[in-house]
Amino acid sequence: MTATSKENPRKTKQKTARGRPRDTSKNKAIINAASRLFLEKGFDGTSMDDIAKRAGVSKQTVYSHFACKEVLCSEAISLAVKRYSPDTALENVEEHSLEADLRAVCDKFARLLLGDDSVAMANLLVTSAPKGLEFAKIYWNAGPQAMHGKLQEFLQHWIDQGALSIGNTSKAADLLSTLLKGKVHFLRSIGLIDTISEKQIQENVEDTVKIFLKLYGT
Amino acid sequence: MTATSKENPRKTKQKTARGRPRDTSKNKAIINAASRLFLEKGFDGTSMDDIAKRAGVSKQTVYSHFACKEVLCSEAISLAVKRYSPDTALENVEEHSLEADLRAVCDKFARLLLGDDSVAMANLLVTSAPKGLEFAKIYWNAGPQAMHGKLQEFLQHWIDQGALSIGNTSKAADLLSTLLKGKVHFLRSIGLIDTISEKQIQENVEDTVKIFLKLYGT
DNA sequence: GAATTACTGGACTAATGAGTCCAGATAACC
DNA sequence: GGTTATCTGGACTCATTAGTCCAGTAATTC
Repeated sequence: MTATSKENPRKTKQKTARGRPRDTSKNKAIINAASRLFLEKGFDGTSMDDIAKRAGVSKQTVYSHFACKEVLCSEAISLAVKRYSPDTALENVEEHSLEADLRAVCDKFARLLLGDDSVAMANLLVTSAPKGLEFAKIYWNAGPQAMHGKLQEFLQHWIDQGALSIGNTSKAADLLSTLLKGKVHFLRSIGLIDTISEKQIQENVEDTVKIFLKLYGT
Repeated sequence: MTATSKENPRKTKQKTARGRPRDTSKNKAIINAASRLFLEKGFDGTSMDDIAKRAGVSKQTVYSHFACKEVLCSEAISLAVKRYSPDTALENVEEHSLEADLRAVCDKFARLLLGDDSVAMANLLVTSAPKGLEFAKIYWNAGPQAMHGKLQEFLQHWIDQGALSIGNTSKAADLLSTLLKGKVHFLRSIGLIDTISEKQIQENVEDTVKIFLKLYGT
């Protein structure tokens, strides 16, 4: 059973709603609790009772808002991804120089990629890979894919300025992500380190910028 | 409870073994079955009954050889890592030229890093990160750490030859691993692609060699 | 007030899975 | 043969958990 095969119950609202209306604040509380718990403990490690309790709501209410665990997880992932959308990533880049701007962008994305929630999300997806291809798609499109687009935009700008010489911008953007994640992302994933330090992030950014400019700078 | 806190039962053998001796072939069968199942279905997804059945052995026998699931998994991981130890990775590198040899080494390691079992192992470790810090250590030391050493050796050779100019060989070796894994390793991990094609591997190798030589070649 | 729908809390079902127990068989040692 | 320890297969306990059911109560429309 895939996450999409079961819809949110009573999704289609009648024109004139009869009876007591759904409490939207409870709906939010449930998704929020689910989002935190799934990221914290993974899909299997989180029980519906836990979620109900954390949301301060009865279990029946959870099932009244969400058909099953998979659907709830799916929505929780959507929420978490939205919280981390890189919409603002390129906004206050102030176009000083290629190197300064590249560093600013890398810094922003490194913090996104290496943040606790980001790693937790990756782990959640790995854990649920068998049962949740849908989960991964939601994440990939709203997260890394969106970020990839922003990076390409950024690179194109400096290519047009003649400061970068790149054959394949898509690949170059991928390279940036790969370099920023580096080795620490994986180490954190498997629990060999339990926090990615500020220093480590800065080091990754510096290395990435240096490598990237050496490869593609004009 | 950590994996090391419970020892293999009856580990210490008396000088004169009394009674029926343990069947070592069954022991191997159990570890083998466990190794395949844990990699295939993860820690939680694999039941002790499954393992017993696949090993063609009774459940009691499993518990007679291994104290608990964690211990068995730990041994299964050790075995799997041994199967993939990169001992032979540098053997038939024939010292033609830096580029040819680097390509050969990268090819070998790429196949190691991106192979089905390697990705499955990474996923297993991610899944069991909370309960099994020990698992990750076993893996890291015998796998990536060993590989890292080999890579450094290799690089040092060509530094000595004057063909490479590298400030920090450890970091350079890390970079090689990171580049070889690239984006596909993660994509495969979260189930967005279900096999890493031959073509994809070769592309990763080519890109890595090109980038690496541009960065460090003299 | 009547009908309708939502929320609660707790009991309930059904499945799964780790680990134990036991009776009988088997293989080694003395 | 007697002793000791392993192996088998199946029954068993115990805990967890997804999902359901229900009786009572709260909110909203008509």
